[in-house]
Amino acid sequence: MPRPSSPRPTPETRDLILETAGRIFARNGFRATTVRQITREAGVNLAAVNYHFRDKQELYVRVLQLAHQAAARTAKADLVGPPEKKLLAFIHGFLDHLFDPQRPEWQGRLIAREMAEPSPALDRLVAESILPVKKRLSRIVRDLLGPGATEAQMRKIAFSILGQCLFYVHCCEMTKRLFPKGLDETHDIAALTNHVFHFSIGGITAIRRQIKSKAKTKKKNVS
Amino acid sequence: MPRPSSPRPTPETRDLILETAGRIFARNGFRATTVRQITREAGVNLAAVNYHFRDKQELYVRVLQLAHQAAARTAKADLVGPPEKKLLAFIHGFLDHLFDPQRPEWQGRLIAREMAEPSPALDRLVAESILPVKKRLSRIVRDLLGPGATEAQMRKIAFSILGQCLFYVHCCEMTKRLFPKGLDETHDIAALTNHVFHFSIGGITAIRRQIKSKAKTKKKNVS
DNA sequence: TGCATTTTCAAACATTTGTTTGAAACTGTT
DNA sequence: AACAGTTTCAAACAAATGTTTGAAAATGCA
Repeated sequence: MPRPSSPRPTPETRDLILETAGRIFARNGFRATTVRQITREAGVNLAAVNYHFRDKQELYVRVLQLAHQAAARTAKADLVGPPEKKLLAFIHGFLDHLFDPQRPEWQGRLIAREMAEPSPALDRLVAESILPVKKRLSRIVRDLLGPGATEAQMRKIAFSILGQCLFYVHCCEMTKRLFPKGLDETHDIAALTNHVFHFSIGGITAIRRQIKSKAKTKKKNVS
Repeated sequence: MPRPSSPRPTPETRDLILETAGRIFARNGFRATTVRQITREAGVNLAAVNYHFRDKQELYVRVLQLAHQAAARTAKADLVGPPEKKLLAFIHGFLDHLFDPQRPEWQGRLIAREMAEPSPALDRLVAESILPVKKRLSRIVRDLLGPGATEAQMRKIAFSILGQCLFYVHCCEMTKRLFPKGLDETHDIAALTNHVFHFSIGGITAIRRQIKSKAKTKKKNVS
């Protein structure tokens, strides 16, 4: 029995490993990250990973779980008021969580990477963490679009909104190279929120208008 | 001198390795892909990689280059006519290239992965392949927005458009898990193009209106 | 055919990797 | 102080990986 039964004995090195591993996993991916790299950077012994966690894979799952629950925590964002306000709150909360300088910066990147290079842990991540977010957004979009919209239309709109936000996570290495100078505005969450919100509201209104006109012509054809 | 000086001697296994490696690299990433895996799946000898290419890294660069030039080839899309039409053509060409079932399916994913897990090859990829695309889109957005827009505004709009398209590449593993059933519409390029176009046009008009109203209030304040 | 060049092949090599081990150091409790 | 439980540590191990090697096979050309 290697682990103590008391609630919190001395989880010093354990947390150290989690934090360090998360940072490196997010930067280099699972396979490219070596246990020696983690332990060296954390200043702990090589065997510590296998002692506190069963193996490297288990450590990775724990790190991902940590990022999940941190993500879920910030996703409350009381949703009251008109749907426009809800959308603004959603976008702000989403971007804020992705780029929150308070929370460890690697968590957003790690989840982004997990999507590009799916591991067995992705299934749980989707079910526990992403699905509720998707549901919240779907509800908002439905309220904004009105009853005439199809499921596929709503889905595409939700994807358009998420895609705009995630771009800054997925492609940050590319944008860094595209604009070698400064480009600090990518982390100006207020400005980003404002842009994505207005762009999306504009897009939604356009599509709502499209739906209405289509319904009208259909009615006209029927009559 | 291992390599022949004649233009195209017998590049049978060489091309076989390139194709197989591209597929596996796109699926598993650079580090997670082993030379043995490539050669086994390609049905060639283990040493073939080091013979035809210097080493694994060189093979990876060649594979990336192949994906680049295939990407660049499809990016001509004569841009004439009103800017709306140009935008439609751009979006269609972009999505079409990302999901072209004709071209090897791994090329889009490979470039997407390269952004999430940047390797030394990313710098060349950005300069040679991505920058021209970004310039074309910027020009279109500028024409659509009019003179009053700032550089930052144009950039964010371009990112919004690219983000919408790239979402389906970056997050396809997630969407697959979010919607276990069918969801074949994600590869219906015509429908996708139509959606992204209308959503973006709506977003752009909204922001253009925002710019105009801001300019008006500013003028009012000045006078 | 004869010969040089190019390509393939099996085997081995040097490193790196994740993991294990057993002893030492540390901690809290009696 | 004595002891059991917990944690750290250096060393080593087994497996996997990228690469090299030298000989054999294939190929192209006179």
